[in-house]
Amino acid sequence: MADVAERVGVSAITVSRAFKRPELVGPELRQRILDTAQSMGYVPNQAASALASARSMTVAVLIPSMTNMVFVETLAGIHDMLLPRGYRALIGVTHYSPEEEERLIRTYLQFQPDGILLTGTDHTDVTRTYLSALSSPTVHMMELLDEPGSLSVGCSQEEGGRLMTTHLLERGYRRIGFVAVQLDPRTLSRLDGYRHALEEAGLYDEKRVWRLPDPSSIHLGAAMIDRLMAENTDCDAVFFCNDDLAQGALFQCQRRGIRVPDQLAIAGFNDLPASAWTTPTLTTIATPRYAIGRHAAAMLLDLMDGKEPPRRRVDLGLTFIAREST
Amino acid sequence: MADVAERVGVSAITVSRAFKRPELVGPELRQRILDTAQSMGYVPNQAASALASARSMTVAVLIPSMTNMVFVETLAGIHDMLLPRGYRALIGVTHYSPEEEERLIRTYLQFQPDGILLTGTDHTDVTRTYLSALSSPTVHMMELLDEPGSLSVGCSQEEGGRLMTTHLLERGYRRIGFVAVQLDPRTLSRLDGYRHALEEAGLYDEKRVWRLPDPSSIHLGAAMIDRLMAENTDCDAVFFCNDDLAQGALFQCQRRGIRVPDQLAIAGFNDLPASAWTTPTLTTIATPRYAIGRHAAAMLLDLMDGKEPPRRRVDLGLTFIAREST
DNA sequence: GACGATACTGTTAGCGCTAACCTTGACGGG
DNA sequence: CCCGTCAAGGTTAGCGCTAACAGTATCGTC
Repeated sequence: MADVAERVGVSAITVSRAFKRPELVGPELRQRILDTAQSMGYVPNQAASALASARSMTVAVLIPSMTNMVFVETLAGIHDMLLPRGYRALIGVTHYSPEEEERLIRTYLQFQPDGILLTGTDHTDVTRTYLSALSSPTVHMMELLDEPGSLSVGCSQEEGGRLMTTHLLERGYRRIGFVAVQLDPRTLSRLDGYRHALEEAGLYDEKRVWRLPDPSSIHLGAAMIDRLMAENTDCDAVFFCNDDLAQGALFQCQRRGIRVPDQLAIAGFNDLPASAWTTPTLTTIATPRYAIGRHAAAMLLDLMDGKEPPRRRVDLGLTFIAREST
Repeated sequence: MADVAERVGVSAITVSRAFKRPELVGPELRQRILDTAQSMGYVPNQAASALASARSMTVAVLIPSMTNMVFVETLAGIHDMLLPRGYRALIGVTHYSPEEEERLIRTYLQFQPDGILLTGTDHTDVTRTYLSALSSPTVHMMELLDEPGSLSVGCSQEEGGRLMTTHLLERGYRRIGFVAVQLDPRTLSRLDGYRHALEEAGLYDEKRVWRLPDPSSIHLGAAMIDRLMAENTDCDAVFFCNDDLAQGALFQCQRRGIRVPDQLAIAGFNDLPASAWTTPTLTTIATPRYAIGRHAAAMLLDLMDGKEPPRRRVDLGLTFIAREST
C-alpha cells in the first residue's frame, strides 16, 4: 500500500480510502490509485484490514452436511445475500455432531467473524458459553427457537411430520410406519409430529417405528423395504423422514414388484429434484431451505449494521406436495 | 493474549507458543495456559497471527458449482486432507464462469492464501497474471494440464467419452447420440472423446449431437427424451454427458413406455448414487472426485511445506461401470 | 569445575492497515 | 470581508500477534 501511495504521490490512507471508502476520494485520483494498484498487482491485505478495523467482513456458517442438498441450498441462499454486501462465508461442516460443532466454533472464532449462522438448536454448553461471551450476533437456521432473545429462521419440523401423517390418514391408511435415520433433532421433531397425529387418531403403534442412526441414503431406503418385507410388517403406508430414503424405497418396490401406492404407500420429506420424476412420483413436503438461508443472512446483516431485525423468530412454513406414491 | 499471560504470570509470547508451538512450552505450564485461556474465553486472533507470521493457514478453493455433487465430493476430499493439518478452506463458487472466477480470485487474494486450488484449466488472462505474480502454489483439479511447471490432478475427460462410446459400439449400437449441456470444458472434452471414437468407426454424424448451455438437471434429461421423440431421431443409444440428465431420461422413458435398452440405450457420466437404483440401472463412468480432492490438497500441502511433490501431473483414472441401461 | 548442549522463557520490533483527529483551501451568505 | 461549512487529503498511533534474537537455568561430560 505504501508503494502504491508513493507511486501515485499520495499518502497511504488515501490508497486505503480509495479501496474501502471510495466516496471520500476525488473521482479521478481514485481511478489513478486503482489503476496503479492493479498494474502493480496490489490487493489489500485482509488480515491487516481486519486487525486495524476490528471488522473481518466474514460470517461463519456451520452446517451438518455438505452431501445433503438441503444444506447446500441453504448455503446458496446465504451466499446470494452476503456476497453482494461484501461479506464472505466461512463454511464449516459439523457432521451432525454438537461436539464437532464446538470444535469448529473454536476454530472459526479465531477469525473474529462479524456474525455466525448455526444449523439447528442443539449445541453443547461450551458452544453456548462461547456464543454468549461474544459480541457478534448469531442466527439459528432450520428449526425455530422459542427462547426469548434468540434469533431463528426456519420451519416447524414437527408440523411437517403432522401434516404428512394427517394426509396419509385422510387417504385412508391406518397402519402407517415411520423410518427415522440420522436421528438429528429435525428428524426427531418430524417423528414427534407423526406420533402426535397418530395418537390423536388412536392409531399410534411403537412397533411401526424404525430408528436408525445411519446417514440417509438411497441405498438405506432400499434396504428398509427389504427389511420391512423380511419382518413381515403390516404397514399399509411408510413415512420416510427424508426424500432420498423414500426414493430408495420406491426403487426397491419397483424392483420387487411391490405396487405403490396400492400395496404400500410411500411418503418422503424435503422434496428433492428427483422426487417429481420417480415412478410413481413421490408425495413429500417441500422445505423452504433457500429462503431460510437468504432470510437468516438478511437478519444477520441487519444485526451487524446495529439494526434490530423486524422479527426475531421467522417461520417460513412448509409446502405439502401430494403426488402418486400415496 | 496479554490478559491471559498476566493471569498465568508469563509473557505474551509464551501464551502464543502454548497455542502455536506447544512443544516449546513445558507441559504443565502449557496446560495451565490453555485452561486459563479457556476459562477467560480467549481464542487467538487469526488476523493478527496471519499479519505477524505472514501465514494465513488458509487455502482458497474455487469450484464451478455447489449443487453438483461431483464438486461437493471433491471438496470433502480437500477438507479431509487440509483440516487435520490445520489449514482451512475458503470456498468460492464460480458458476462455471472464468470471469466470476477472476473476481473471486481477486477477493480471495486479499486473504493471502497459502495455497490455491482451482477447478479446470480454463482461466482468464488476468487470473493467470495474478497467479503467476503470486508466491503461493496453485494446483488445478479435475482436468489434466500439459504445460510444464503447472500442477494438476484429475482424469482424462476425453478418455471417458471415448470409453463409453467404445462400449456402446461393442454392444452393437450404431446410431449413438450425445447430449452435451452446460458446455464447460469437461463436457466438451467428453464430447471430443465421443466424436473421435465414432469417427474412427466411421459412424460420426453431427445431427446426433445436441449442445445446450443450460445446467444439467433431471428435468432437462426428461425433456431431452421428449425432444428426441418429437424430432423423430433415429438414435439407438444416447450418451448423456451427466448422470442426472441420464436419470431424467430413464425416468421419462419409463413414463412414456420406451423400453431401455432394447428400444433406446442410455448412458451417463459420473456415477451418482441414484444411478445404481434406477430401472433399469444406469451404465456410467465413475470419476474419482473424492480422491482428486484429497490428492490435490496433499500436493498443495507438500508445496506449502516447500517440498516438491512426487509428480506434477497426476491422472487418477476412470472406472467404467456397465449396468442394465446399455 | 569449566564447558557446551539442551530446555524453557523473555524482549524488542514490526507485520499492513485504519480510526480518530487534524489541516488546507474553496465557497457562499450575510 | 469575516465566518462557518464542506470536501479532500494528511498525521499519528495502535490493532494483536509472532520472528528473531537473547537470556537463564539445568544437566551431563570431560
